[in-house]
Amino acid sequence: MSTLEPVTSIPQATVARLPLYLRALHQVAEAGNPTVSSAGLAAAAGVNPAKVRKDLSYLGSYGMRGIGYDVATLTQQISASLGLERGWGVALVGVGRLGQALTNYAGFANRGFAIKAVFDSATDQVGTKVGPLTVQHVNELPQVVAAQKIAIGIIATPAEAAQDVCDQLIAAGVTSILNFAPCVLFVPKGVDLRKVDLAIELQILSYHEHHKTLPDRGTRLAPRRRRGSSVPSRRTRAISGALPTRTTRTKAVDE
Amino acid sequence: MSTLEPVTSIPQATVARLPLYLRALHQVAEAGNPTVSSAGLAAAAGVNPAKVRKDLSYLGSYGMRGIGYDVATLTQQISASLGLERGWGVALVGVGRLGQALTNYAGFANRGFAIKAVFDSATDQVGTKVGPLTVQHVNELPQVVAAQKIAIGIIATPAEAAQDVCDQLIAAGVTSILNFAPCVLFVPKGVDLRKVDLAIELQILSYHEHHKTLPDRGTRLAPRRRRGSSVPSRRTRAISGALPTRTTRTKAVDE
DNA sequence: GACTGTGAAATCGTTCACAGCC
DNA sequence: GGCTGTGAACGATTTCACAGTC
Repeated sequence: MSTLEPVTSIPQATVARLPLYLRALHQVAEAGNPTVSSAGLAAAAGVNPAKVRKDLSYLGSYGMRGIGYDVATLTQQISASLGLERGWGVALVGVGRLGQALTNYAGFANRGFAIKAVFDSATDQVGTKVGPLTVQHVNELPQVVAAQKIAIGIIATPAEAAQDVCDQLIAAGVTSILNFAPCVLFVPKGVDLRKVDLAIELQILSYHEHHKTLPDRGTRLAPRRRRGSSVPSRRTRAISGALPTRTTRTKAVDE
Repeated sequence: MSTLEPVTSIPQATVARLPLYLRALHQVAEAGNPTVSSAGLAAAAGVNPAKVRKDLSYLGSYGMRGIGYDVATLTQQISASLGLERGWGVALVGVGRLGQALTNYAGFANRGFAIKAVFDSATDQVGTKVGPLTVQHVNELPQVVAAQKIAIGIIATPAEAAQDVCDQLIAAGVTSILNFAPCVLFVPKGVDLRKVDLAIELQILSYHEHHKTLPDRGTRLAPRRRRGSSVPSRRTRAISGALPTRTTRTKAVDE
């Protein structure tokens, strides 16, 4: 494993961007470049170069002044930091349409996540196949999670069932959960929870769209002043402000 | 320094939480309560009460001291702020498994989003049905978007196709885009872009999971110190913290 | 007494700007 | 000259704490 890493705790915001850099690095690697500058990575990841440098410096990074970063080294450093090289087993509960789509999502597998088992509580679902996996009843969770050493669970059930399923996952030994059900879940300390709410994203878009066509009244968009620095492009950022991102995607053109 | 800006706008972080409150309010309403306190809402939304109050104060909201917020009024205030009551038409491109799941996702419809048309470029998909909708060829985008006054697009294609589709959506007149493809997209000014990357969320969990099993070292995550008020507890919220955020892009570079 | 609204403080995150290395 | 690493400035967000209202 990675030996002497300066584990001075990486800021959350940076952690959330590491997967982005990883994706960008794959792109760069495919283009055949052995090294990449912070500006190059920034362009590929859609962030600003200073941020890239600061983020990478938290990893105790290996950039070379005058040159940039070695693509292979950096890729492996970030992977190590994220804990991706050890390959995680994942259990998914709820094989509705979303659950099925997630089970077959290629982006998981090629980042080191293997969906090892899928569950549902509907007896008419149990026994059917989703991809190569046979749907099992949620009651089987404890055995399967233990047997396969699964640490991560994905909840893709309706909101009503989610807390129950969540509790069962935790009881079975899962310690990280990704929730797609549109509800708040409570978990004990030591369990990590993240959520993706599809409708929330649309509502945020709605806000901006609404205020785009409403130039005045009530809450208005403040005109933004962009500083000089970069941005020679013809396409530029949307809306305004800075750019971090909390919930999002991965993967690039690799494979 | 900035000039004199009419900063009456709601902070991004707050906008991102409004949908959460909306969801919480529906829960509260269902429980039959006519009013709710900031603490009650906070518990239902999984955030802290002070944040709720601050957020709601940006709406110029009408809470009642000693009482709390009127559920119906607040619901309608937030909906109005988000622009939800006007009902948005949405076009979705890419009817793979994810696209199909999204098309049928109930959470959209009951927040005022109607998927009006679905598109794909695969000719063997065109003409098939997804729910009540017939898949159309992407070439039809301009006509359909114009005819149905669609302002929001969802991209659920593979990464390779996403920028192209994005450009076509914009050319057709769409001004807000939600991207599920695992890649960075560039959009012109005035177009709002948000993204959801399923695998990125898993990688963030991986980071925490990884560092959970490697505790040691003095420099650990500071155990968060809660002062007073908080959620019921025993179960506390996990990592969580903030939510999704902005989306942006700069620079156009490689293709 | 219960609860909101909000300045002010604390914290977190981003960007600048420049010294130092290749 | 090109580029990283990072202190320091800045900006945004969260939280505190309390005055004010019902």
